[in-house]
Amino acid sequence: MKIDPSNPADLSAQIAGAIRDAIIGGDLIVDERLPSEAELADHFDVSRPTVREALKRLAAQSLIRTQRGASGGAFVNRLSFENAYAQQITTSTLLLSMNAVSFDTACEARFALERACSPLSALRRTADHLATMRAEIHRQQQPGLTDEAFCASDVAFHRALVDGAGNPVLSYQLAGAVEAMQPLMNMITFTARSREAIVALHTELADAVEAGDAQTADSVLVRLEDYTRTLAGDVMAARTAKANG
Amino acid sequence: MKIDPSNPADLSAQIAGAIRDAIIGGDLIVDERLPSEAELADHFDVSRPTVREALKRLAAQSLIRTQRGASGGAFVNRLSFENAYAQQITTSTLLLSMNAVSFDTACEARFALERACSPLSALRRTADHLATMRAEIHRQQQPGLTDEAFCASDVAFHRALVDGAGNPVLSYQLAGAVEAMQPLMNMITFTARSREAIVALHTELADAVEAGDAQTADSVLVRLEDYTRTLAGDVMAARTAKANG
DNA sequence: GACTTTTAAATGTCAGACAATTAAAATCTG
DNA sequence: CAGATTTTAATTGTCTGACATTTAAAAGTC
Repeated sequence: MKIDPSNPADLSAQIAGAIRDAIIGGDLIVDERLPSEAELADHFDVSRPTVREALKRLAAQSLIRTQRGASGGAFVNRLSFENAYAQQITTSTLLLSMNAVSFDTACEARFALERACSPLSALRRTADHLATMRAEIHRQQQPGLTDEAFCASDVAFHRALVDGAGNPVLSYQLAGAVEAMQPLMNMITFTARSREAIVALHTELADAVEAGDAQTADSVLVRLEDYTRTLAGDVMAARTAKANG
Repeated sequence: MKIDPSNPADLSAQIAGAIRDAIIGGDLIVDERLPSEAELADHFDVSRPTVREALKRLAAQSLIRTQRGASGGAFVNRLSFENAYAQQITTSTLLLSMNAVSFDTACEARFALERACSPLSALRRTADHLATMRAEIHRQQQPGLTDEAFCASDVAFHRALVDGAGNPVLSYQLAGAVEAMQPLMNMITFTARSREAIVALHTELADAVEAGDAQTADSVLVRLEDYTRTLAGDVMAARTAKANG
């Protein structure tokens, strides 16, 4: 674990990189304790604040955790799926909000990924997943629901569908795509009529998944994607008309 | 932008969280300059080292960048797809290496996601994507190639297939899944015979994509997944036999 | 032997200082 | 006055030393 002392720029970044490489490379294993800040400072020949900045960088990526007190220190973190979800969602959300990704592009990606899960979900979903889907459909039919709440329920519904595939790696990948879409979806105003149409498609989808009918589930997702894009298109057209008129 | 002074634990984490929320919430826009470290220290009523630790946390997530000198400071970063790729790959790799994800689970996820891309790639791939795929197939046929180099070429081939879909959001999501598989794939020893089989499937896949034949491409991916899992299964069986014998 | 107290190690935070960098302002020069 | 040069000031990067806080282990006590 070494740094380049000739490059005096960004010492803390170099140190963080060195430790990160050691973790990824397996030289530091899960739950292993790193040397104390003072020892690291000595090893890298820098001051303790510099070491601390490096450690905070790693902590921000959930690579390490710290404990105070005697026999405390920095420990290599087991990156849990839960942590990874959170990071993935943050990154995906920022990526979409900062890069002028078109609604169509994001929508296409989301449904393409979801269609990758649905056949597996039709095979493996548990009663729990199905119950969640039904419960969310029920919620979506409540009259007083705000657009935001409707969207949130939509996310929960699709999340249950994805989790039904029983593959944590898929769930992890999809969490970002589905959740990151929510801010974009929130721009859409859902009329009573469009909510009805979406609920009908959701019901059809849940029925197909319950029956283990992967092909029907897939076709419903295609229709849902089409409908979502139509809705978004209408919103954009209305805005343009407003701006010009 | 406020923190809870009554909670004396993890001041730098609280400050980082407050700034992060401001960025995600749109209160700080891309390329906007944050207050100087001294001003932030004053605002949050903490010392400059504490502020610096908070800023390094944000820098680790590529949320900000810093510039030295007059009119320097910390600026909100535009999260580029390139940055996001890198983070996604790091996270996915660690997730797989630290969580005892079975080869089958990872493999299933990878091919499910890839199959989500291939129909789009068959429609939209450019000549460049196709050329990359052909070039990698050619490389995979070279006799002296190490297993690692063969795997790397495999990743490049599939990366070109995914990029061919022309959807940066999909590429971003898939980069993690495909690249994170590489350490697992590197456990497999490729015989001349198995390489031949894989190259044949890759060729078939490239042909299908060139012809715009999404259905064939999909069926090839299914066969490739089956074959990959068979190869991995053989490796596992051989190891078990060795351990018991 | 069980409980309490002390101790030491470690992280968390602070204050003040200096170095390095950089853009802008001030100055010089033709 | 225009352009080049020097100075200046602002800002991040780093260091030193100190103290506060937390916590587990060691020492002491009944």
